[in-house]
Amino acid sequence: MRIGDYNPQSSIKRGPVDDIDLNEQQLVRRQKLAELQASGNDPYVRRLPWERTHTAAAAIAAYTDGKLAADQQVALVGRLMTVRIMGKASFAHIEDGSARIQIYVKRDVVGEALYDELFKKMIDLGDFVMVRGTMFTTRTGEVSCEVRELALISKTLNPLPDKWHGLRDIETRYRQRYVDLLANPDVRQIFITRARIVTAIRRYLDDNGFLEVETPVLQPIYGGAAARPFVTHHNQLDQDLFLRISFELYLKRLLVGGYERVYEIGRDFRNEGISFKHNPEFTQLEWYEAYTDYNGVMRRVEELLAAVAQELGRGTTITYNGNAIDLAPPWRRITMRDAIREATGIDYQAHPDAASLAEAMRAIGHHPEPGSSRGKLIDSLFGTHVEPKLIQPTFITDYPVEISPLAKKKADDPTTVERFEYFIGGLEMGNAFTELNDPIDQRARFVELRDAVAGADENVHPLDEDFLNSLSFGMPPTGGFGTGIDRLTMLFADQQSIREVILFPHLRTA
RNA sequence: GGGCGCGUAGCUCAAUUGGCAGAGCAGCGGCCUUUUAAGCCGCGGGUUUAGGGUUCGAUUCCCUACGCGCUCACCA
Repeated sequence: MRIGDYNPQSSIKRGPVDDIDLNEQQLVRRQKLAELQASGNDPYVRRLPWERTHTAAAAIAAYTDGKLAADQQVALVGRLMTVRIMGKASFAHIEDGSARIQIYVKRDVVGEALYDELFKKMIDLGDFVMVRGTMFTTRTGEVSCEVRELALISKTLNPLPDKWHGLRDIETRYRQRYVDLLANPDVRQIFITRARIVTAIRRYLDDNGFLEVETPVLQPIYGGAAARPFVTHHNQLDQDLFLRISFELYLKRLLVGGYERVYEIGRDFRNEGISFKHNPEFTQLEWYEAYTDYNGVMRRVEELLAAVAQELGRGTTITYNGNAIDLAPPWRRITMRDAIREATGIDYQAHPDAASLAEAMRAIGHHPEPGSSRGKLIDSLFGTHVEPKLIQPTFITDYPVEISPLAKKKADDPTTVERFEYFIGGLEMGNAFTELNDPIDQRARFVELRDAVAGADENVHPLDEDFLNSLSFGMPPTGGFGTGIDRLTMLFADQQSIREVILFPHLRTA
């Protein structure tokens, strides 16, 4: 059947074709595909017809820099993104991984067969093509390629989103991220930024003597954070396993083993609510450094973010959510007690029990969950009154011991631990301790936590006896740190939702 | 899980008080050899997320389901 015989209006009363409902535009493209194949042309070539000489960006640069001889041909590949057909000549843009470049196709030059039968009749927006031709500058000054030869190298069967507006529908953008990426260059840029952030982090840590390691994702006992886990099962061992919620307890074992500086970048899984800053799986960086404490970690965090900003070609000032943020060290350091006192007038040290603190909170119009522990109350006070205001980089230091079971207590205050979290743009970015390395205290803290949780009618979680055993072999004084790569990307890419910085964010099955 | 909002053509969006479901892009046919959101002429394309209800009549009002967003809760 010739394409000219095909009348899309007559045959599109939606019927299953290969079990797929096709719309008019999809049918037209399949018809073209069939005709190409019938005439002996492979719409999905195995090899390029010519050797690719340049990326689009390289061709433009080579021409602009005068590095191409007068009649020198370039061979380019790319996806056809726009077309302007003016009778016997056409302009179009093709896009490869480097850039978009205009091509100029003239019937006089490429011949009638290529121009009328292939280019005009068979090639659609979205198709991958290869062109060979010479570079020139148009009347309006755009560096372009005048095509001498042209080939279709991969056919696209679905129409592309609007060439001007791109793809906007949020649900479709996430469910079909490939369409989002091909239609929206700014989205592609976000994930380039993300990769560069990870590169900068690795470089910084590698340059500072840290060893990158990999620890188990499947863990028989989970720990290192308070989240609920995902559970899975090993068939042969007939054993339930948990997807890790943190790397902490395994990385510390490595400090016991004698590595002084280790880090891991990988996925954590937490079976909790989904929000603009929470995805069930997210990427975490944790590092542990022997012979330092949380003050040393703070200095490194300042250095690390400066290194990331530099890798991204930024100065120390970035914009997030409309706020100018100055990353230049030193960042503000303030204790949690002072930060809460500053924001609310409440000094929680003056309220040594939960009931008294809850009373003080109610006095300022805060309605805490009944039955909350003192640590939870402090956390709630902080989250409501302090956290949203922490736009400039800030270290909040010295947390209540009840909510920090893995951190070392302050020498002069057993109710408080050497811990900090850092905040930028109102987002909690990371968490660090002077690590608890006293195995007796560690066991006591675990037991306390277990009993508290058991009281809240949750499943009782066994102690990680092997971790405690490792501490009993001696862990050096250590400073440890964890930070979310996703949230760092949100910050540097100026994105307000974690889903915008995760390629395939979790959605309910449609 | 609770509350609020949204779901219209392949894409981006309209549709007045409940009264013929539209536009631009994309597609198809035609004209057009420096355009760039090309232009001009013509044509086709809809189970208005799904199911039910009210009504002479439902994209519009009501109920249910599904999905998404915001928010609250949860997340030491």
